[in-house]
Amino acid sequence: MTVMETTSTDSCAAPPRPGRRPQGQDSYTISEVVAFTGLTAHTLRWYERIGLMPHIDRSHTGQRRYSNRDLDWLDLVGKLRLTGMPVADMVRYAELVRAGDHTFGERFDLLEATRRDVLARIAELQDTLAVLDRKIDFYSGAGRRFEQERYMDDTTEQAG
Amino acid sequence: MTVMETTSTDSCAAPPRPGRRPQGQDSYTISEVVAFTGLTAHTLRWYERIGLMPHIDRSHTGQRRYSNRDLDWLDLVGKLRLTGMPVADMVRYAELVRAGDHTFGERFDLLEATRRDVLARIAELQDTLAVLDRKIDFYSGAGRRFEQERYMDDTTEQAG
DNA sequence: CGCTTGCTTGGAGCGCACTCGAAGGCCATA
DNA sequence: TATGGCCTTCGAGTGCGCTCCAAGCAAGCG
Repeated sequence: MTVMETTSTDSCAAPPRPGRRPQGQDSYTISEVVAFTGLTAHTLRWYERIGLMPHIDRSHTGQRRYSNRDLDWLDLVGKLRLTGMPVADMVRYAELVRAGDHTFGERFDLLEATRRDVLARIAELQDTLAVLDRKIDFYSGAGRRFEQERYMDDTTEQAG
Repeated sequence: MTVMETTSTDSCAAPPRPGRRPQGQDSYTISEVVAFTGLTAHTLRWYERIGLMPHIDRSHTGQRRYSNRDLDWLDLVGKLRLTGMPVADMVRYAELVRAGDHTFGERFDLLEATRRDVLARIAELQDTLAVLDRKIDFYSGAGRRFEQERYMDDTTEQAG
């Protein structure tokens, strides 16, 4: 009945990730997750406190034991973080997932809005790139003569 | 002797911007600059305090009078801000410009490093875009059956 | 047993980039 | 003259995303 792969219960194909243990033995300490993600243990616990993570399994002594699914979720969070999405919005998404199937529509909307944001940010960056390229051209080319800058200094050309 | 256009003393061709007054009459109050840039007056004064702006011309009563060049610089700052460059780095660049021609090399290096950062960020965002697209496909397609998510909830497929 | 290591908790603190408030100056219009 | 509006400065406050601390527990080792 299930469509699951070895390490993924995702909604779509997920590439196998190195260092992961197979389903059933996927139980990682917080320090292992630190090594995987680059986040600090503090941050991981904080994510949990604010509701950005589900409640993580615990060992018999109360220590956190992360699953492959948790790591997948952290991957997604990491990606969304790079887009500049506020943590509060990610928490909102996490809440929708926890709330069950009836939030599919809302999740879809949120993802689409995020997608639009990402596209806009890419466009902004490409715009900036063009500006940088023009400046770099200037500095590498005529840079040593008739030098001037938008933000003027003591050089030349003040009067116009 | 100068290469200047009507509104620009930049190191490279700058498109004419709407609302700008021609060279010689380019004297804008802070509230006009607020309208241009979307920044607050507080932020503009703060930029000046921290050295991100040159010392702005003053009217006989001591009020700030911004020039086209200042607006150009603010445009650049706005672009760099979008790349996530820390304000301290922009201040550094501003200091280099103020310091004179002998900092050309350093400015060039800084711009190139920034350019690399921007390219890397674009790549990251495109990566994220791919993930979002996969998820959006899932939610718009098979979404209503066999639903599951990396960050599992109460739905299905738990056992594997 | 004591020591170390790694984990737990709640809560306080930090750095960044603003953001705002208080108190006052200048000046145009009524 | 006075009222309103926009300007000034300095310094304190805000929101975000961590980041760290102190105190304590549990396991492993000599």
